[in-house]
Amino acid sequence: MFKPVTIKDIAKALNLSTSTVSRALRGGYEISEETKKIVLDYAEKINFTRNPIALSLKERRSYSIGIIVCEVANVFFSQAIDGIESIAYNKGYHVVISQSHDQYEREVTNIQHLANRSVDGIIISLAAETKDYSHIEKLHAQGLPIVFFDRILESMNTHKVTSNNTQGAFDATEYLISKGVKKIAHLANAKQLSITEQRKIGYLKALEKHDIPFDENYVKYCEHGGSKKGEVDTAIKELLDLQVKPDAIFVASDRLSIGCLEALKKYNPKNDVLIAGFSNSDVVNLLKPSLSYVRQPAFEMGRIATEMLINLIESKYPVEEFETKILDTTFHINE
Amino acid sequence: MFKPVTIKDIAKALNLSTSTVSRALRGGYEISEETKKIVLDYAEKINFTRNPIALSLKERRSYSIGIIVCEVANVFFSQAIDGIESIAYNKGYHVVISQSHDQYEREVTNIQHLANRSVDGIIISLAAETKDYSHIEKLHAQGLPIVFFDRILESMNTHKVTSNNTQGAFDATEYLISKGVKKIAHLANAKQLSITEQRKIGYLKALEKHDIPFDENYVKYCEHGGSKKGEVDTAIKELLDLQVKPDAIFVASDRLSIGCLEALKKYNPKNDVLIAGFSNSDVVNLLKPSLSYVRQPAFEMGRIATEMLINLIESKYPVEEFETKILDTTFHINE
DNA sequence: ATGAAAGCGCTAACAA
DNA sequence: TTGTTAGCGCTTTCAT
Repeated sequence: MFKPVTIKDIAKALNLSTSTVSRALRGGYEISEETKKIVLDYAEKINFTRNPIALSLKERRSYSIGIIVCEVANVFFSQAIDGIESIAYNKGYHVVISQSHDQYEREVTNIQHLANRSVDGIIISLAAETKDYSHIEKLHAQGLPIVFFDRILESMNTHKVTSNNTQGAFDATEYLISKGVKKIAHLANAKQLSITEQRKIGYLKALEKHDIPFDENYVKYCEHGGSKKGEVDTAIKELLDLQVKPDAIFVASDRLSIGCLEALKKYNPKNDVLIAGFSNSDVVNLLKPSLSYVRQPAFEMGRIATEMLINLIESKYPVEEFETKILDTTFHINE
Repeated sequence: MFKPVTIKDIAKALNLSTSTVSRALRGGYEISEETKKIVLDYAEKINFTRNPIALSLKERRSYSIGIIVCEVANVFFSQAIDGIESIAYNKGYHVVISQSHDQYEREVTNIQHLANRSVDGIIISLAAETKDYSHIEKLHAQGLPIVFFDRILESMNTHKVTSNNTQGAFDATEYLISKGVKKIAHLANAKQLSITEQRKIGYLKALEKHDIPFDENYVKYCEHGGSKKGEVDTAIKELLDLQVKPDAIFVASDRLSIGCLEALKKYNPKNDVLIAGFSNSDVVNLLKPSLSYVRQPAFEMGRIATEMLINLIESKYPVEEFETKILDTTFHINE
C-alpha cells in the first residue's frame, strides 16, 4: 500500500531526533546550518513531504478552503473557480468544490460536510432555493470564516464580493430601449436572491429614465434558477402568450439565457424578440438568436473573495471590520 | 475561534472513557445498548461530529479523492465532475478538483500536491501537453490508486474509462460525407493524447469506407488542446489557405469547436464549410455556423471512474485485474 | 544545538 | 461491558 516516508524515517536514517528533523524542515531557528543542510538534502533526495494531515491535526487547520456554488458546469462559476484556485494554490491551500445544484438541501449538506473541521473557511454563492440561512449563520457564529460572492447574504456581517448588478442590468435594459423597443420583459432568477433584487432595480431604473411604465406581468421569476426542467420554458411561453407580447427580454443569468433562447427558438420562430442579459459564456458571440450581454469579472471576483477569506483565516485577531467589494460589469453588443 | 467538541468533552460530560464514547459513536459491538443510547443522544444534542482529520491520521486515509482535468470551464469535464461527485459524496468521499490547464508543469504540481497523503486516490484526464508520464507512474508504483478517464495512458496497468472515440469520429465523418463533401479536414487535439489517436482512426476509417483519399495536410494538431491563444485560429487559417480548400471539418473537441467556429466566422464569411465534431455543450443547438456533434456520456464516465477508484481504494487485497470501460457516444444532427 | 516527551482527536489492542 | 494506553505524523515546550 501507499506508505510515505515520515520524519521518523529521516531521523533514523540520519541518526537524529524527530524534533531536529522537524526543525530543519520548517523554520530555521535553533538549529545549525550544517545539520539543517544535511536534513534538507536528504529530504530532497528521497522526495519527502510532510504529511499534511498530521500537520492539520496539530495546527488545527487543514489548509483547505471550501467553495459552494450552484454548479461548476456554468461558465460564470467555473471562471470564478479559476480565480479562486489561482490564489489558493499559491498560498498553499487546497480547494474543495461542492455544488448545491441550486437546492437548499444540498447546500445544507455540503456546508455541513465542509465545515466539520475539514476546511478552514468557506466561499459561497447561495443556492437559488435557499430562503433560510440558519445553517450558515450558525457556523459563522461558531467562528468559521465565510466569504460571500455573487449571491450574497446581505444580513450577514462578513466580507462580500459582487459585481455591479444594478449597473449591468441598467446597461442591458437601456441598450434594449435604444433599439426602439418599449415592451421589455424581465426573466429573473429566484426572488429572494440578492442578485435578483439588484438586477431588477437596474431594470426598473432604465425603464424609469426613459419613461416606460413598469408592468409587473412582464417579470417572470425562476425559483430554481432555471435548473428545474421546463421552468424557463414555461416562463417564456407565458410571456409570449400575454395579450401585449413583449418585444424584448432582459435575462438575468447565463443559465436562464440558454433556456430562454431555446424556448424562443421553439415558440417564436419569427425571431422578433430582442434579447440582452447577463452571460459569461465563451460562445455567446456564436449564438443564433443573437444576445447582447453583460459580463461579470468572474475570475477577479474569485480572486478577491479568496484573498478576503485567507485574510480572515490567517488573521491573528478576530476581524471586526468587513468590506463589500463591488466590481464593474461590462456590456457587449451583438447585433 | 472555531473550536469544535471532541469525544473527550463528551466523555467528561457523561463520565465515561473516550474509548467508550468512540465505540458508541462508530460501530456497535462491545457496548451496552444503554450507554450507547446515552452517548448518541448527547452527541446528537450538541451536534457533534467526529473530526475527520484525526480520523484520517489514524486510519491513514483522508476519505477524499483527487481529480485532475484540464479545466472545469469545459462542459464535458464539468459534467464528468458532476458524475464523480454523485458517487463520491454518497460514499462519504470529498472531491478535490484541480486543473492542469493542459500544461505539463501544472499537472505535475497538482498531482504531487494531491498525492501527499491527502487524497486516497486520483482520477485523471491527461493534460494535452503531457508527454512524460513518470510523475504518474511513480505514484502508481508506490501504490496510489489511479483511474484514467477520457485521455488515458494506455501503457499503465489500471482501470480506465473512455468513450468510443473511434466510433464517434467515424459517425461524424461519415455524416459529413453523406452531405456530399469530399475534402474533409480534421482539427485535432495534441498528437500524443489517446483520444487524438482514436478519433483520427475513426476519421480515417470513414474516409476509407467511402473511398476518399487521405491527405495529411488536412489534419491540424493543436498541441495545447486549443488553450493557447491563437492556436486554433492559426490552424483554421492554414486550412482555409490550402490550395484545395476543405469543404468540411471534423473537429475533435468542444474547446476546438468554439475556436473553430470563431475562426470560420472571421475567415470564411461565405460560411461554406460544413462542421461536425465532439461537443458536450448545452448550447450547441443554438450556435450559428451550425454544428452536428458527437456527444460523450460524460456524467456516466465520471460515475464509473469513481466507482472503479473507490473499489481500488477500499479493496482489501491488491487489485491485479484491471478493466477498460468504453462507453458509447451518440451523434446528433444540426442542419 | 539537540533530544525527550507531551499532545492534537481518534481508534484499537489489551486489561480489568 | 468498560477503561487504560499506545500510537497515527508532526510540532513544540522543556531539559540537557
